[in-house]
Amino acid sequence: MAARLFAERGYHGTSIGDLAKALGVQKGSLYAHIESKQDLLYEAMREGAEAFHAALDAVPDDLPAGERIRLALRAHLRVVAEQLDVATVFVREWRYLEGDRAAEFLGERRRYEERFRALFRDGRERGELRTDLDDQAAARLVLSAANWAYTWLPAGADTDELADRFYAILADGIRGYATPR
Amino acid sequence: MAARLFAERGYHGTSIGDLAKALGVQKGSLYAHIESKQDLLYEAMREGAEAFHAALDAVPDDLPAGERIRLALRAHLRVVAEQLDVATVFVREWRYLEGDRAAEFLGERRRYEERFRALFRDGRERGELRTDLDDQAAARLVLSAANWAYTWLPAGADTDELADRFYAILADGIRGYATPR
DNA sequence: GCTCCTTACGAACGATCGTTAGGGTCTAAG
DNA sequence: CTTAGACCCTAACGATCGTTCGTAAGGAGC
Repeated sequence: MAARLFAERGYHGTSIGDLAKALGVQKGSLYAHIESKQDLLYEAMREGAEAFHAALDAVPDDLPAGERIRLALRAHLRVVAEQLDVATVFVREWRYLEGDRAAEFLGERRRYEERFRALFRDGRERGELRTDLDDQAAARLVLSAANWAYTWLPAGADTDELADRFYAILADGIRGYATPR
Repeated sequence: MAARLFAERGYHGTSIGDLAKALGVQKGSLYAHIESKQDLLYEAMREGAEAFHAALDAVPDDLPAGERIRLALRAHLRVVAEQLDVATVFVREWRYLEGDRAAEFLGERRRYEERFRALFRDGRERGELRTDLDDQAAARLVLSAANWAYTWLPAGADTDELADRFYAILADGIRGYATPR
């Protein structure tokens, strides 16, 4: 609930009064449920982290590397589209977390990126991907594209199809003379 | 000057008092130079737009499509690294522009994205890139990666090398059996 | 029936917000 | 010397911020 407003107007752009009004309640009443505004931001971040990790968990690990990457991309984009609010907080508003919670977020993000990178590394090591692949750069390329999607994703877009389009480009490159599928 | 603080703490997270202190001045004194806080955000956005467009202007148009894309990626990443403040405002803080200025930004971004997309479309139409290339998706993939870079770019990173790494992945794909270079 | 806990209210708190006003100091042109 | 304008000061403005307070209604468990 709070995540929606944070995503819309930003953390500092959303007042406790705004949140209370959205809930149909006086602003003082909110403090029966939270200790501070920061708590709401923290909860939204945690929700986002959980959603992204859960989506990645659902990718089977007995598939070829390419397929796993395609499915991971689908999973990530689906979270962005279906849980846009918490996803937005996770990718953009986390910066306003204070104290240990900011560090906790960074750890969470690092862990997620590492899981993503492993998809590429494993694929390379098993010989399913190019042997000279820069897996760090590849993971960042994909994750960046997926993270940025929320800025232009139209509501109700088919994210699976979009993920497949990205993957098609990524798999064979933009140059001609495509390798056989 | 203001862009730095906006990039660091966000627009709403930066007070006029903060800006004044950074300039070694009382906050009331700022209003001899600006009409409102919004003006500072607007100026930073305009600076960012100009920097990105100027960087793209410097890409020669008598090169093969692949080279132009590689250079455009270099140019974009260089702006992000060397003018991180205005670049950050352009990609993230623009949302707090009010009234016509928000619309003006959207037009500016659209124009920039269109210029980027044209690189891919032209390359495809001239037969220098895959004939089945989805130029819209490709442009978004590249621009997203470039835009997101500011979140993890280490200070003093070699952005040209990074751009080339991205391009290498993009050109030939991640799969094995690379096309001959 | 009594007590406890949750939830909510309305009012108020001190702090900080963006902005304005009035007055002062300096510099450069007339 | 005078004047105009640029620049900065201090002080204050009304508004809004996040948070706290005392109180009260309602339900659950004894």
